[in-house]
Amino acid sequence: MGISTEELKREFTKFLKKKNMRVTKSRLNLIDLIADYNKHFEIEELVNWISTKSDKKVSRSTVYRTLKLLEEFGAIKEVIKKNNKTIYEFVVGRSHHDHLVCTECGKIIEFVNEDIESLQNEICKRYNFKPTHHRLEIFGLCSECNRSR
Amino acid sequence: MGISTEELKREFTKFLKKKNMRVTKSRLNLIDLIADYNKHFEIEELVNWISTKSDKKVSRSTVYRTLKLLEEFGAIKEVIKKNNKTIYEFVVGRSHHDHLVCTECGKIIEFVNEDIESLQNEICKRYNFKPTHHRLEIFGLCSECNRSR
DNA sequence: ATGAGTGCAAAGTATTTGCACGTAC
DNA sequence: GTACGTGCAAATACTTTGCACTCAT
Repeated sequence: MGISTEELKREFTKFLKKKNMRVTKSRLNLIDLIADYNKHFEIEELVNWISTKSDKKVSRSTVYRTLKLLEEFGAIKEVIKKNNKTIYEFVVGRSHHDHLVCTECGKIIEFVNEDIESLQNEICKRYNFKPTHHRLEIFGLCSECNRSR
Repeated sequence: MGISTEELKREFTKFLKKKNMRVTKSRLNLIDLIADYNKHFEIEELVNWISTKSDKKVSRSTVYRTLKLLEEFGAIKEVIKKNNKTIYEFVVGRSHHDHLVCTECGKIIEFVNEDIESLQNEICKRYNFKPTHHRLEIFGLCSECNRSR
């Protein structure tokens, strides 16, 4: 299923070269760091975690700048917007899915539904709209939080 | 279809009383202001627009505070998150719909699709998840912007 | 060697909050 | 009269940017 981090770095290197951008340590390190981190992450959380690591430090500005590149490259995706925070997800080698977000405990549940995907495509065709990406967030209470109410 | 602004204010008054909150001029004025404004709005945009009006002024802080109440009440909804900005929509009396968002010109196209809604409900049942609201944003190029590429 | 990338601190945005004053009840 | 709500300005949170230095090419 998923490709290895090393393969991913090689692909990202190609991507950077194609754009005439430099293949720097920070850029490649960030891939390792994100791969080591949780699947879903908030930027500040990631920045703080990185600052505790002794090797592979990447500064806040470079994290912000490189995340944009990684999003364009397709390795990560903005999946949830909650309380003015962005939650990204490492998406490489994973098929598209959407999210249930518990507003009580913050739990994120992923789900795949091909029917929703194809309905979206139909709608885009109807409006002659050329989709680049989408985000479906269903907010509510997960089973545990609902039970303890 | 839609209910009148006056009816809405009466309902909001009930809502406030039920919460033991005061029915103030600012709170009711904001309803008039939002009803007069575009269906979709960004907060800062609304605040600036309000500041140009001679009657019915509402301060930035009160706008922010009251929008939360109106969202809880169900008159408005956060429908789009783009570039760290929140786009709200006046939803009273309108049936649920989702959005196509042009990343080039900012145009917002609304669409209704019952099938997507019911698929979402199925998914929630499967995960024993109790949904409160959801947001489906499809980003891409509208027909005009796509043509001029 | 040279210009793109980095890290830092400062500046920008969007949003929240503390507090003195006003107002609904 | 007594909180609660408002408006202001200050604070906070997230993100971007200017600039001097570093490093990939």
